[in-house]
Amino acid sequence: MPSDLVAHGPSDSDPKAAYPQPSTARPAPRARTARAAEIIDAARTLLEDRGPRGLTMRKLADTVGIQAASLYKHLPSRRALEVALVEHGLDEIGSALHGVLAKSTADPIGALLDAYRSAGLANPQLYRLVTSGSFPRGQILEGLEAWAGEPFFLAAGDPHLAQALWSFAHGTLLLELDGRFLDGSDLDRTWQAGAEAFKAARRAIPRPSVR
Amino acid sequence: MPSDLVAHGPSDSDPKAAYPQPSTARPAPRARTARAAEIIDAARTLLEDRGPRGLTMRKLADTVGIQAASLYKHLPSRRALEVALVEHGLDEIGSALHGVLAKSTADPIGALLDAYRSAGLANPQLYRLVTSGSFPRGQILEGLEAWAGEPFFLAAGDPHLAQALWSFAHGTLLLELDGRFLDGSDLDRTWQAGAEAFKAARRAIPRPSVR
DNA sequence: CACATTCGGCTAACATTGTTAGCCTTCGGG
DNA sequence: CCCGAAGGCTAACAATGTTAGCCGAATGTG
Repeated sequence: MPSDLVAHGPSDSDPKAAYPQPSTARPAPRARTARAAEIIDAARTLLEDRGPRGLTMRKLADTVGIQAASLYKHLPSRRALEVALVEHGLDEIGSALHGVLAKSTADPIGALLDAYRSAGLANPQLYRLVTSGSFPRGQILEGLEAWAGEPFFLAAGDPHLAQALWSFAHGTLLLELDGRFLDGSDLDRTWQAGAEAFKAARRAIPRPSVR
Repeated sequence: MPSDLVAHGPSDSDPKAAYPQPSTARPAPRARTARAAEIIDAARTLLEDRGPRGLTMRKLADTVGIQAASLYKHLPSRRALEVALVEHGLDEIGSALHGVLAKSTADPIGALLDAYRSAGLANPQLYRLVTSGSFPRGQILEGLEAWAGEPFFLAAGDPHLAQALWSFAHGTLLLELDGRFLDGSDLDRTWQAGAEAFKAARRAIPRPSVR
């Protein structure tokens, strides 16, 4: 979840500014030729099935029935391919998070964490790609990160708590995906322990006057 | 922070078991020839200075004044080199965490988070190497992970909260290292927001009777 | 002392990676 | 009808990890 996944208010310099940010708009997806879209799709399944090391230009070309060099008629570089995949991932995660917040009103933080976890577990490799390492922020569709991360702000009600909440979700998900914890039964409770902590912290925050 | 970084009690099946685990021992470092140690050292500075892509067998051989193929007289593979670096990293982080817990008694969670953050910021690439992706757990020195992660259990007082706390620290540190947040001033407050949440949760946990 | 063995260096090579250059066919629009 | 672009191909390059095989020097051991 790159950069300002956690969109926050007009900044600390103006704490009086409206809190529940006017909903960021999801930027329109990039225009692509049919062939390019097909390639990106193939790359995605290849990544998810064979892992990151299974996604090579030659193997990708193979599954598309083409020569590796010919890929460059559709995409400028492997990096660009990754950027496309990252945009896919951001779009899906953002949709999931926004969707769940739109419904559930009782326990937004719990619901948000669940949705985040599910999205990551559904596409582990893609999640890793989206959130691993520092990538060129300039290449990503303008506004996509902010839109995808907005739900954390909405659920937390405070920019700093929002970032902390996202950090917790990100860290826990990565550790779960990487199998760094012990057994499976603990994991639900680990998520829950964090959720409880953040819910309590949320309650301690002074309600933003919705003037 | 591989596997059971967060060591916890004898498991949930026996909640009555002694809580403050008998302090895990730091396993003795692996025996190495002087030359191997020198190479690993060079690899480490190379990694930290030039980044992960700057650490290649040939460049490493160059800085040591040797031919790439000759490296294999000292190390079986690049993977083994990485494992050695991971052990270094675990050792350092674990030392930092244990050290800080040994002193400060007033605010263990805050002190622990500070120490974790400092350790990571001091050696970003090494931290990423240690904690990124799933690696063969069997290769790591027996007990090293558990020892390095023990402080989280000690500070949190509950295995699930400990894992959640570690998750938060890990996620926040990664996002900070990768520059995924916005500006610098926010970061202290992000860490603090999380710290407060976990401290409150810690207080809510029933004191383990130290019988 | 002579001899064998191991240690630690070397060069050459291989397969695999991303990527570029250059050629050729096909097909739609002036 | 021709021209140019789209989109395929082969050949090649540099850099990656890694292996095979050679060789000199040190280090015991009979």
